[in-house]
Amino acid sequence: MSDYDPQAIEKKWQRRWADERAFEVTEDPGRPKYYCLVMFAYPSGHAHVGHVRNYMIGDVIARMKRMRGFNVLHPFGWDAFGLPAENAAIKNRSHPETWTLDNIAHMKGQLQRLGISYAWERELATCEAAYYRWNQWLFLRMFERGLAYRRRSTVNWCPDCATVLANEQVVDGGCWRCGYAVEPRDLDQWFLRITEYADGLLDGIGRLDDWPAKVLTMQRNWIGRSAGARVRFAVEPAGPAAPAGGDAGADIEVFTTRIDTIFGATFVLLAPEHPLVSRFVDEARDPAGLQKRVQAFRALDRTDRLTGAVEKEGIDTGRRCINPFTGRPVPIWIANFVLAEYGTGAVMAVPAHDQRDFEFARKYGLPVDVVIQPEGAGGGAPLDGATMDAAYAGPGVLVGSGEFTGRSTADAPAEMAQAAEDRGFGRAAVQFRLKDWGISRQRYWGTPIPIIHCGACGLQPVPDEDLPVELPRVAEFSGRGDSPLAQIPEFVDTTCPSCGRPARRETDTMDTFVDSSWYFYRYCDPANDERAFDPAAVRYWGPVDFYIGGVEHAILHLIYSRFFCRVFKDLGMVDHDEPFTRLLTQGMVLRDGAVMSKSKGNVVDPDEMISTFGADALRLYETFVAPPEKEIEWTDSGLEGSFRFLTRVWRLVTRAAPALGGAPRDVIEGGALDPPHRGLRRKTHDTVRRVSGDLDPRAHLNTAVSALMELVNELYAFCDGHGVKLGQPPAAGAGAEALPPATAAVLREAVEALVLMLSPFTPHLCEELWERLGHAGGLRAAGWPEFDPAVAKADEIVVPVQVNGKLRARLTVPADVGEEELRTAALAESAVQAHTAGRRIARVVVVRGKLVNVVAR
RNA sequence: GCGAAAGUGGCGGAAUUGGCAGACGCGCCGGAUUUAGGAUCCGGUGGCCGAAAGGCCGUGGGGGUUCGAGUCCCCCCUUUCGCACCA
Repeated sequence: MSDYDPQAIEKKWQRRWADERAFEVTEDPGRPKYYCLVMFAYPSGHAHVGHVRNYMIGDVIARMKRMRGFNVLHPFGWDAFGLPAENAAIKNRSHPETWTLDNIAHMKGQLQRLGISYAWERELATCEAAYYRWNQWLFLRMFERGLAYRRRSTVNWCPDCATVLANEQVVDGGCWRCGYAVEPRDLDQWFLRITEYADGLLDGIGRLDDWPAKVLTMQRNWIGRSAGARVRFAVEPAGPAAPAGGDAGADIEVFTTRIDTIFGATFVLLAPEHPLVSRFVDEARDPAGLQKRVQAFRALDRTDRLTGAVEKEGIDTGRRCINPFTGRPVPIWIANFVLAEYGTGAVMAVPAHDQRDFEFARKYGLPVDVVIQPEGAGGGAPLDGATMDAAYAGPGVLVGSGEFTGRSTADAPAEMAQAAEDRGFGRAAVQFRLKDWGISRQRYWGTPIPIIHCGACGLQPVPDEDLPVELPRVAEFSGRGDSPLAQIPEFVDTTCPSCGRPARRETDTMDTFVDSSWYFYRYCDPANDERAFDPAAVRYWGPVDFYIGGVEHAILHLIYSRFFCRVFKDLGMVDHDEPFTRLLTQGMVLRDGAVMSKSKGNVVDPDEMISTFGADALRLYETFVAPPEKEIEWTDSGLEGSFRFLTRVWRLVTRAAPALGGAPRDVIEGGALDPPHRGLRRKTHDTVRRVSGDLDPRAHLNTAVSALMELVNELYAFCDGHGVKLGQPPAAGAGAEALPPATAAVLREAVEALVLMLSPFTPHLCEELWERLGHAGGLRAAGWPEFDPAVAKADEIVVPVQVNGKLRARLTVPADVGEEELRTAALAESAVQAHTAGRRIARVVVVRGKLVNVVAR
């Protein structure tokens, strides 16, 4: 039986924190700041214990930092725009806003019952005009700078979601959200010029020391920088038989990372979508036949083409172009594996030194000219294009390469790119895999793009003073048609801000990743209605010191935010280079080996857990069960174990408390204590040392908790031996009112440290216990416990003694024992003598304070 | 296919610098208390041999460096993640 009643305690303290505005903060130049952030939530309806884990990690860090004297900003908000709200509205014949606000209200209640120390007064939701107007404002600044632009392009269209997706949102050829196969479509789209910052984003990765290496690698791959050269091949005129004659003015520009192999470029390959292809078709002897074959390439499944699932095939255009280095004509083919969207959509093919080109050449009987020979290839015969069975892509020496023959593959590229530039047909160039970010969405529930289309003046920005362009209230969602806003005349019809004539509003809305790319700045100054945020506020709070969220955002949100950070910096609104100093990607919570989801029916509802075991037990369990980065498998028995531990803590503190009052500290500070008392003090101080380091900087929440459990175990043993009865329900007036002063003082020190250090994990319980220990003002007034290294250090240690690396004895010796004494004591051990009998002692390794190893032969 | 990370009891995990492997928790076993159950407290719990003392083995597998390896090096296996025709 225990009288630990989490429901009552949690209610009491949650109310008190709210009444006292305990976690609200303002800028205070006199104190060091700490910005602790968890990724804001999509209001899907219900938080599950996976969300809870994310928020717990943040809360433990925030509460600990607060106790250590930091001015901690720990805000929360809602990523409230997006498709599910719209789909739900269509289904329920209601409005997305209704669904969204209801969900927010419910989830907020769930989070509040967990006692997370958020500065709720800074809460924001991206669907509020007060927020998204600054999306629009920023878009206009980017528009002015050419960073936001409109162009027709082939885009990723998800037929299921009926909208366009960014490249980052296409996973294995499918929609990142619904998995439906994505189709290409040609549409006029708005783009943000993230490629302008490609180099900066790449360079910045090198300075993100406190990010997981895995995320950095993913970002590096995504940006995909390739250094190489662009070279133009002049197209020969079509033959006299061709109807249109053709002209010699056309060039094919290729991008290559191996310009050093260009003397071996024996043909050129075009993507089926390359602009010259249609011209070659027109000028062909059999235009209809060629067209048909090209169409077959274009119709290939896009995913298969991108992932290499289709067999490499080509079409000979019958045309030729001049390799500018050799001066010789080479045939032009169209190949199904050449990508239109990368580089120039055309490549020079060097079959001797590129495996794909090699296979292609063998298949179609095209020449293979070796221009690189491996260096110092010992006994191996030189490569021969006629007989080789695979391309050689390694380093070596150039052969058959005119004036560059004899150069190494290390030196040649720079020289040859320079030569191309000098002769006017090429230049060194860098190519990125990263593409501009397409943000147009043909959906309703998002930020309207603040642009007006005028027949006379073209694209006109909405004047700043007319912001926000508010979403019109739509009565009913039918789900018909492409773009809901386009169907609302009151929204679409407007006048041109420049000439005043009738004009149309842009009806696309912004990708919701725009919303999430800067919300962490808005938290710094959430109520500002004159600007996105006051730069002074961000100068104080920014950058985010600790950011916690799922690894699934490694290349979406986390690259976009780094991009926006740079834009804001160029606008003079922030002065740091990177928005998130430290990143922790927390592991998912699984159940039955699978991610929790409504459709699988394996969701664990935090409210249910709270009502049985209390929020504190849930909080403790989720932080204790594994390191934060690892995924965990939910177990009910683990949660019960955490509850059991809290019950033990409750009993320990409430039953010991009456006996602890007024114990003078000096009894233990200078006084001579017997070994059990010294032992408990040592454990107390050592636990403070361990927990402090585990939490900050290591963020090893699980080992911090186990250290506290050890301390509790030790306290139970100590109480057992010193007349404090914890095991049994107290008889009337039981407890330990007559403890010796030293015992009371040592116990008090231990119990108080325990309550303080446990409080970031289980704040309600610890506030209550702290109060019952006679402290007013709450935990916030208390501060983080300090430890004395001299006390934390044992005065006696156990030193293992090995013989030939095997443990044979243990020595209990004073901690500061000398090397010579250790050696002598070890050799005197009977177990050591037994295992060295009849052998010569070759060496005795003594590591002071660690171990002795006797080497006997 | 390429790259990265990981592999430790029945389970989750610990071991901060190359120095007692298995902290802490779950589960299980035993004892106390109890009419009983539950709860609680105390103790035990890697495997094998042994009555015990003790011994041998043991961190995916194999080799190596070292007085000493979960930790460092090489090869292999498995799992997870990322990339996957990017010219």
